[in-house]
Amino acid sequence: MKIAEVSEHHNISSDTLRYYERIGLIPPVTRNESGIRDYSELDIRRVEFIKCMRAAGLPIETLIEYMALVQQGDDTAQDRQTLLKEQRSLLASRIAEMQKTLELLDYKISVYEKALLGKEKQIIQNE
Amino acid sequence: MKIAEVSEHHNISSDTLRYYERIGLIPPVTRNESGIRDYSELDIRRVEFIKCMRAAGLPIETLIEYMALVQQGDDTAQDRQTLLKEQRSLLASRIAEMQKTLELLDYKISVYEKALLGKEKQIIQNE
DNA sequence: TCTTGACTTGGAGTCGACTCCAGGTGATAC
DNA sequence: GTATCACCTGGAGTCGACTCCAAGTCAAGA
Repeated sequence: MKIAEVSEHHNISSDTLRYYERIGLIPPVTRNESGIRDYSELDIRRVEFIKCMRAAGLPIETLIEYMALVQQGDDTAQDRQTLLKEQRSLLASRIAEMQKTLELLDYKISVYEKALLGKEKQIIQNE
Repeated sequence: MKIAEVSEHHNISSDTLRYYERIGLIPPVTRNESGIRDYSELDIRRVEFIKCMRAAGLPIETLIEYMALVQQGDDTAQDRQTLLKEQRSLLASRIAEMQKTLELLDYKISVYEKALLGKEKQIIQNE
């Protein structure tokens, strides 16, 4: 799969895909004879994983570290698990915080709802 | 309340507080005779609100817009509610996305758990 | 054969959100 | 009275994460 297809399919710009590769977030993608990237199934799975993690706000630096451990082989399994656990816990707190904000928004929206209804009533009475 | 207290109390740097004011995110804070900021209860509530929204990832531009509507008075209630509803829905999707990532992390962590247990078992057997 | 179009590279530019800095003022402590 | 300290301002710098660009290569179609 060429870069344009991956880009379109997974909604990540080609620039970003190349960028991820050059900063070492994704290991070098397979190339065809003329040097053009040809993403393998594995390459694509990596891209999807990164995309998912980035969408959740995990920093690129951390992901580079994780991917590097993966490349280093089985001995790093413990380290990788530790890293994921840390990130899991950070993510859980972010979600909790956002959940609170969501509730506050809901509350504010409901307050406006009441205010707007009150206003409407007033208008009707004035007619 | 002086800026340093607000900063410490609410865990926002003085620089950020001044920054929020100069970009018009927070209306000008009350000053004492010598021109030093003296945050009122209302000022502080605004700061807390902004902090909460920012932590959930609402963009500053949007918050400026919202705060401007608030300053414009009651006529903007409908617009404000609309804006909040939009942001609420965006936030809800972000949370959902992050929730999925959390689940993926949990899954990965559990996979490592099994792998690590297997490894340990092997080591014990080899002893 | 020549053009088109998708790809390549390295490097520079952009954007959002701060964060830092230099130079200045004013109240308080010694 | 002068040193200290927290504050002030405008402007510049930083950081993370892209995003854009110029210049070049190559395969395929007219």
